[in-house]
Amino acid sequence: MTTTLSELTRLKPTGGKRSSKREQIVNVFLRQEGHLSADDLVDLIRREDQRISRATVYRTLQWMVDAGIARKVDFGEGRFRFEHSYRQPRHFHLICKTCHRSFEFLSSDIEALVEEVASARSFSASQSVVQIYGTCEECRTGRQPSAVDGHKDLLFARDALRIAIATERSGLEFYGRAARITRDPRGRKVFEDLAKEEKEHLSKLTARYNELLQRDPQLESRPTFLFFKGAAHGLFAEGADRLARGVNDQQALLIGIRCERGSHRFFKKYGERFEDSEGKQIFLEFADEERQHLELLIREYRALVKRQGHRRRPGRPGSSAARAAR
Amino acid sequence: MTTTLSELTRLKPTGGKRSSKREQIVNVFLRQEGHLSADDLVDLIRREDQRISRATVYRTLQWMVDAGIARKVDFGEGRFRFEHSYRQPRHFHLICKTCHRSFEFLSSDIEALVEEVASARSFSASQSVVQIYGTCEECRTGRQPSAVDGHKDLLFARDALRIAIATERSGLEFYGRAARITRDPRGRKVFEDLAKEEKEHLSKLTARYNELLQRDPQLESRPTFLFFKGAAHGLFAEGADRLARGVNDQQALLIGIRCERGSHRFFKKYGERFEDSEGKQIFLEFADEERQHLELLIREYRALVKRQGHRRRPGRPGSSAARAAR
DNA sequence: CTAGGTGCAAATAATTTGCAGAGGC
DNA sequence: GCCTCTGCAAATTATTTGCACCTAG
Repeated sequence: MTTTLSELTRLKPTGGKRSSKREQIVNVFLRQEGHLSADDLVDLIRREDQRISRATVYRTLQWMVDAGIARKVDFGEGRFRFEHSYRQPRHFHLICKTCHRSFEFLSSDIEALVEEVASARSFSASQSVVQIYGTCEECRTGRQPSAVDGHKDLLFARDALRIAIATERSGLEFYGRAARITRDPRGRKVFEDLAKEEKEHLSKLTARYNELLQRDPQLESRPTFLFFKGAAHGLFAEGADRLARGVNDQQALLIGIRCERGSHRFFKKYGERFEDSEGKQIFLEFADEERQHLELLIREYRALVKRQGHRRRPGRPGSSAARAAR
Repeated sequence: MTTTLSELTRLKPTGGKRSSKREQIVNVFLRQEGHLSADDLVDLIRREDQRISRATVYRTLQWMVDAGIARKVDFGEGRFRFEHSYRQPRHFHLICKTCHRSFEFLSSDIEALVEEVASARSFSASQSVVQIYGTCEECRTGRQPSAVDGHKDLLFARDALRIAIATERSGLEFYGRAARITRDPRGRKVFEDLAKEEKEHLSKLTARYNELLQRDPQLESRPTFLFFKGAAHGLFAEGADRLARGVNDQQALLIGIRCERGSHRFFKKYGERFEDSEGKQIFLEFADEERQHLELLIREYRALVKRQGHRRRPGRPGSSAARAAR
């Protein structure tokens, strides 16, 4: 992923020459936001330079797409529009049929389902398009929307951090409770240590979140960009809930293992998608730590089973334990 | 929803004249399957009639779209394709970039998420497009696929029935178990009756499924068309699982209530989308019966709480019970 | 000097439209 | 006879291309 503008403009698809015209077009294009048609761009360019040909704009647009600077999107209008990919994660679109504006969002849950469908039909997917056509709030109610979209990389970071914070918060609660109900002192120590680590993660994430807020004071009021239910709902929160209903040490470990595995996947997946390099680093680092937690829990689980094996059988058949610990 | 071909061809958008040319074009179009471009259709028509103009085909295509006979789809090729909507539920597409064929599927889970996103952004959605671009199995491996797509209405019915059968099967198991563990004789009777009803549903659904198989002997081997995890996973199966872990009568009722509510919704939603009128009728009838079950369980639950209220408090705070029974 | 970049005009490609004639009710 | 359908050819729209010229490395 490219992160700076200068890097981007230096890119060439198959080797190319620097030229003032191309540079001029790219600059004007990158300065805009939203989805421009080729014609929109021609108009914009013409304001600064009369002697630019439509063909050059088309050629430059194609060049930008090849170089990964721009993405060609099709809103079914019979012509293409272009959006720059500079610090913009891939996303889906809500398209207003009335005002012809489009709004962006990302849904990991939809992405996951799309992947499932593709794999069920043995289709190797390279890209997917999700477009919701309809009427936007503004066009329906007539009043101004509360907040406009900001930079997508910031929104992505904001939402990913919110999810991460919720995850860590429930992780903290989970390990706290687990430590309290664990009778075995060695096991209790493990849970206490993990709780401490989750606490550290939590404060690091919160700090980062606040940094983002400083960059864009209105950030919190902007609409949700990243939709993702998988982490916040499915992980530690549910685990903590199950702890409350009463489990033995072994079951607590199994729940922890499942949670950490999900948590690790979450940080890895989202870390890779961050366009903001600092946020990316935090996420990837956490992904690694969560993996270590996971390994620790698995070791503990195995040790526990071994110790108990002499005395009594586990409550459930071995297969489920093996599955959880693989 | 129109169900017969004659009804369809009689449709007119804003009043129009019957004309042999239009009729001819519509007939040829409806005889095809897959996604035709305007040009494909012109070629097909020209085989029967040399004196048909491209403009007329375009005009007829537009007329069919307005009349709801055809749907205009955009695969980003720079031109539109058309598919007929006769006995074809709305669906999404997998598009092979190599052979340029497209395959259809439907995912309720994706649809639900799309609705959630739209509502979170206060966008009123009228339709949505989901397209997965990539390479199909045939193009990737070189060998022929095991089975080709059949009629979409049959596939929809097949998959909806499979889900319904799975749901009823786990419902049967759930009520059977619930009856076995319920101590209160009145409650036991309720569960036994419900188990009997689920058994009846099950045999009716299985019979219908077998009827479909007779219509298309290869039906079972065709790829999944309707993807839906909500019902089979989330409902009775999980409920039965929880019963196994031990619950009291009251909790069993609550689980039953949740399951029946989901089940009712499932039959209602899918019944409405059936293009096959017999299947539709079965589903809507079941939806109604499941609603009655739901009401019965709620009445039982309330009666039980009332009876117990004098003796002891329920295990969980009232709020969750009230929520489940509302 | 030379591979690309650029402008202009012409070409393409899908689709729409103006208009005059044809045909059903 | 009126109203709509139809064919034909021309128009429109978005995009691409051929070709001669220009310019940076």
